[in-house]
Amino acid sequence: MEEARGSLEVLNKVFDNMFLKSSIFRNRDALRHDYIPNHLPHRENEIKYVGEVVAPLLLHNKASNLFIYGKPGTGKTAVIRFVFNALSKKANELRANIKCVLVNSRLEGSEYRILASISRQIGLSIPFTGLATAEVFRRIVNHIKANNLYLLVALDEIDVIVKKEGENLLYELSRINENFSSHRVSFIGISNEITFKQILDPRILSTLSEEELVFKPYSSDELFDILMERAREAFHNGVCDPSVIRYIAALSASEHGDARRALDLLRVSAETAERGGKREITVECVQEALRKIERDQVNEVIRTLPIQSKVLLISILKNLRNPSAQHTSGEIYTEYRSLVTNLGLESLTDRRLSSLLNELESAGIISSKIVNMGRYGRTKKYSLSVPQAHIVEALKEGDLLNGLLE
DNA sequence: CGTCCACAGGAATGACGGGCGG
DNA sequence: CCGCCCGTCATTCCTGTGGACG
Repeated sequence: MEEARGSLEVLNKVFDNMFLKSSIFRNRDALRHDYIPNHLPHRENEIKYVGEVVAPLLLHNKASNLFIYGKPGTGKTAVIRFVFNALSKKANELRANIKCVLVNSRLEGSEYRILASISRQIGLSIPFTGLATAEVFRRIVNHIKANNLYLLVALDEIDVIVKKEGENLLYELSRINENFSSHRVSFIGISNEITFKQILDPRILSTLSEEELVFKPYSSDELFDILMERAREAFHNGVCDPSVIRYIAALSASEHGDARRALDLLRVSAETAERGGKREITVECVQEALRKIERDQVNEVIRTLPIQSKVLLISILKNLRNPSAQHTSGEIYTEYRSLVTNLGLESLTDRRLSSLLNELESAGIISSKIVNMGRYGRTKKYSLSVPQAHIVEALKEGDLLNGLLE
């Protein structure tokens, strides 16, 4: 009882703290990546270009389809969000019947779910399973007809879904206007890979890519401007010295030029300072934040891994600790099998393990390279791409796998 | 110069949860 | 309610392959 009251007091204090003024943050949301600032530094030209492409929609005329290329964190999605916001607002004023829809193909994961997401955003609810993809497509067409809609659809990270499931969806979408007597649907395709153009059917490319726009990575100076602008909104005066922003900008530019990750780093640095009871963000906060971001990423990925993948990951760790091992697929499969029977779990096939290894690799936990040993076959060799201690720590967290790592 | 290893990875298959029309 | 169709995920089957060895 005594203890319970103590816990309650602690909890109440945590809740009360939410209402206290932070000594660091003025507006925490300004650093989230779905936050749309009213100014996007160094993307004025891109915004203007996209604006010019979509503007005819306001008169219910045909807008050219647009394809956008650029590395992660170069502002592609931010620019689209920005333009969509403004376009929707203007469309309301003008009583134009325009709907703007943004779908992340990678997050949706399949053609069906992409279509379902588009449906939902135009106010048409679709069951999450059970229907044929073609049926969802048909319902969207009917909904557009019935409500006399004009649609602007942005397909983010479209390269991912095409690689996974082929060009079927893009082909169908590129012909969707044949269902209407006038032009109703325009597209903006967004791809992280410039080379995407080369794998796409030229017929699809020519309809979907009437206009083209490439986003270059931000330089250190540009990142500085972006961070400064957001910092002004996010922090109280004097909390964040420009020299610290300069440091984050330089670090991010040399590593990836990714504005989203730079903003994350700034936010986590600020949180670090706040937790440490400091009144301003220091370079040490940034360095600690760097470590924390990596740790958290690894932790999050591993924590949510299915049990079989965790066992597989332990097999890899064990194999890597064995000094005489070659770290090949075969060795890891063998290690896995002995481990999995000990645990009383069902053993997966090598083929399945190979897929799981690929998933671990694309999650950034491990990396592999194909190795030819001639007479002795052809395999992959694996290594960790994050510190081993982070993985061990994440695996141990409240799990039944304790003790397996000797 | 052909063989053959040790796998990779594409394609087919099965199991399952779910919607639809009748 | 039934029989049918669908997408999704895990599994199985099977073909393909770069290059050291003999």
